[in-house]
Amino acid sequence: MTDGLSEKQQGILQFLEDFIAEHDYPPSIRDIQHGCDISSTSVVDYNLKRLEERGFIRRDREVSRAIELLTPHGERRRRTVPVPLLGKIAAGSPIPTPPDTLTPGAYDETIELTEEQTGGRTNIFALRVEGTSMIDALINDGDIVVLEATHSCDDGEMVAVWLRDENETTLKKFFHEGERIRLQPMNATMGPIYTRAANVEVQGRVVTAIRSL
Amino acid sequence: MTDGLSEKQQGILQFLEDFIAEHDYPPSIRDIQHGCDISSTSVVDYNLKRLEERGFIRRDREVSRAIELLTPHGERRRRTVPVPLLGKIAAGSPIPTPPDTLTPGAYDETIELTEEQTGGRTNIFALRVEGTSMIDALINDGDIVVLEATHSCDDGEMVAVWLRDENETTLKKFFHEGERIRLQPMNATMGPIYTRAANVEVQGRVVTAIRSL
DNA sequence: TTTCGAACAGAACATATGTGCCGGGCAGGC
DNA sequence: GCCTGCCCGGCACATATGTTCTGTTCGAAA
Repeated sequence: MTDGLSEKQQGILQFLEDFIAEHDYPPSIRDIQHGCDISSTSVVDYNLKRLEERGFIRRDREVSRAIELLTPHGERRRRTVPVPLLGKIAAGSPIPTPPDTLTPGAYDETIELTEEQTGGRTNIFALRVEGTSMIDALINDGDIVVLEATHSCDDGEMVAVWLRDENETTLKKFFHEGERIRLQPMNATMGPIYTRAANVEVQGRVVTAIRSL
Repeated sequence: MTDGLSEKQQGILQFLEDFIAEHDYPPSIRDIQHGCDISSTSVVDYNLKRLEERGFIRRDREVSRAIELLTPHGERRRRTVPVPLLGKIAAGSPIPTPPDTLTPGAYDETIELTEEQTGGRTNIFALRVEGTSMIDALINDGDIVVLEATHSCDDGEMVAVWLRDENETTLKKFFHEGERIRLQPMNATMGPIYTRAANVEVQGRVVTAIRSL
């Protein structure tokens, strides 16, 4: 458990973690000093240098509070990006959701996702799935699907489409079939929807699914 | 799009976002000044006060670089927690994974998850699923499952169990049946495994599943 | 026109904060 | 003992950095 770190260094590391979790900005040398009951700033500086040598943190010299916590593998920790949760989407019996006007404040809930999960995309939103119409695509009632906002898609992609006439949004697999569009629920017990191309507007393509048990 | 914010204020907000993403610590007033081509620190201060009034940021007075970015709803943004990715788990034909020695450095990969996804739990690890033996539980080949390290579980829970005799770990639903344990794959085409209680050691309970498309 | 407040410029000021220097205790090797 | 390197205490110092004060500009309202 020691990792070759002194007790004091482990304490500092823990303090960094806690301080950043609480304040969202790094502590100053003197914050660490008092937080870890260390008697001198030079001792803190000394140990920070050791931690930096071993790749636990990264520091920018001459800059206040310029301490970055690194992961156990020396990579930078990532912040999260707020993703608007635009509402529920019940593919079984579709309910309306707002179109892709992604202006801040147009929604009333956000979830936090890592950049790993958004793939670095910025035009991202999330929906909570109601119902089991996508069950064969391994998406269940209560799951959260993350979508990339787009107006076009290829056949077979799982997309959120807005049906103009019905004024509702639904989650389906998308297929061009001549003049028509086939919207295929991923549930063997449910039949596809056929409609005019002019009636469907693609709102987003599913990129990630998350389920909490 | 204006949100009642001046162009300069939006610029500052964007700069904060970018600076923090790059450095992992907040900028100083003068960093903002130069980054946004603003002529005076007092102008930055003035606009930061406006942003704070409107709930876009939070500041600690008298402390350098003490600027927190808030979500569009005024909540604090969360950092991520590094979760060790202990390896692949192929429930179809189980492969060994290391036991629950969660000492840093005992694994060689981590993923970043939000506290929403870990539920605030700290004894957390992740596995990448290989194979389709959990397909009926909506967990597919390539999915990542997040587990809470535990040695006990209730009937019906989805757990990672280590089979001592076979020296392998597998992902199954867990059932006590008298003297024996039944480990049920979540795939209708696969039969359950029966074994002595002494042969199974529960390593973790699945709490979240994540799939990237 | 005058008034007034929002937004901005520029500079001085106070303090927050990282760094360097000097010295001391302490264990290990010769 | 004596030296050497590691770790720590204490403190001064330079500067990084937030705050504040005094004006200025500009546009809308009276």
